[in-house]
Amino acid sequence: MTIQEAAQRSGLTAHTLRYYERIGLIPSVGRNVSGHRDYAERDLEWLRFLTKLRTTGMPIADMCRYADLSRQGPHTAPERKAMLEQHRERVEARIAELTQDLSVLNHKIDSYGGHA
Amino acid sequence: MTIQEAAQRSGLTAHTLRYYERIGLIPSVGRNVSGHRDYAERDLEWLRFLTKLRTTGMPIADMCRYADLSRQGPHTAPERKAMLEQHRERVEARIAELTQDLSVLNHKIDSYGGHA
DNA sequence: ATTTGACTTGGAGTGCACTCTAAGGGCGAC
DNA sequence: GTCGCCCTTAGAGTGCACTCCAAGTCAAAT
Repeated sequence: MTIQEAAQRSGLTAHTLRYYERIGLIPSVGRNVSGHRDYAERDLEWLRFLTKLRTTGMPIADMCRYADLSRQGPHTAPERKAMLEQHRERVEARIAELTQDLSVLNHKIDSYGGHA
Repeated sequence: MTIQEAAQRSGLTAHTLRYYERIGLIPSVGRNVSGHRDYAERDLEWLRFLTKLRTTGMPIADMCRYADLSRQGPHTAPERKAMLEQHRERVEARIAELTQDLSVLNHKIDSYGGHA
């Protein structure tokens, strides 16, 4: 599929897709005869996974590290798993923090009284 | 209290405190005879509230708007309350998103199998 | 045949939220 | 009294993650 289709289906922009490829986040996107990018289904899957990492706050540098490990082969699986486990902890901590802050916010809203 | 004490107790840096004051986020911090900032307890409370807004992802520009409304007096209470309610919705949405993403992350971690 | 439009690249620019620097002032300890 | 340290200001610099631009290529439509 074209970069525009991939952009639409991944929720990223074509600009961002090129940027991600340039910094090594996306391995080997194919090119068609004209030299244009031709995304495959598994590129889309990878992109969707990357997007999850991003929206949960993983820094680009860490994602690059993860992508690099993936390219190196199956023997890096333990390190990749460890990265994800560490990231999971951060996400859990973030959810806990937000949940706490939410209750503070609710108290503050309550303190404004019942009027509109 | 001095800017260093206020920094320590608020979790921000002295640099950031000066920056916040400069952009109008902190109203009227007192000065002592030497012209040094002298923070009061209520400055600390305000700072802690600001910090909650920041850590929950409110943009600085919105916080400035909120601070500006506060300075304008009690008649802006409804608008301030509305801002907080809107922000609450965003925080709730963010928690929901993170919770969903967390389960994706968990599936991915599981797919790495039980080995270390 | 030429126009249109999407694509390619490397590199420059943007927005946000700090973060630091330079130049100078004032106070307590020795 | 002078040294060292923390403070002041305006303004410049940083890091992150995009986001856009310029110059050029190519295929399809008119």
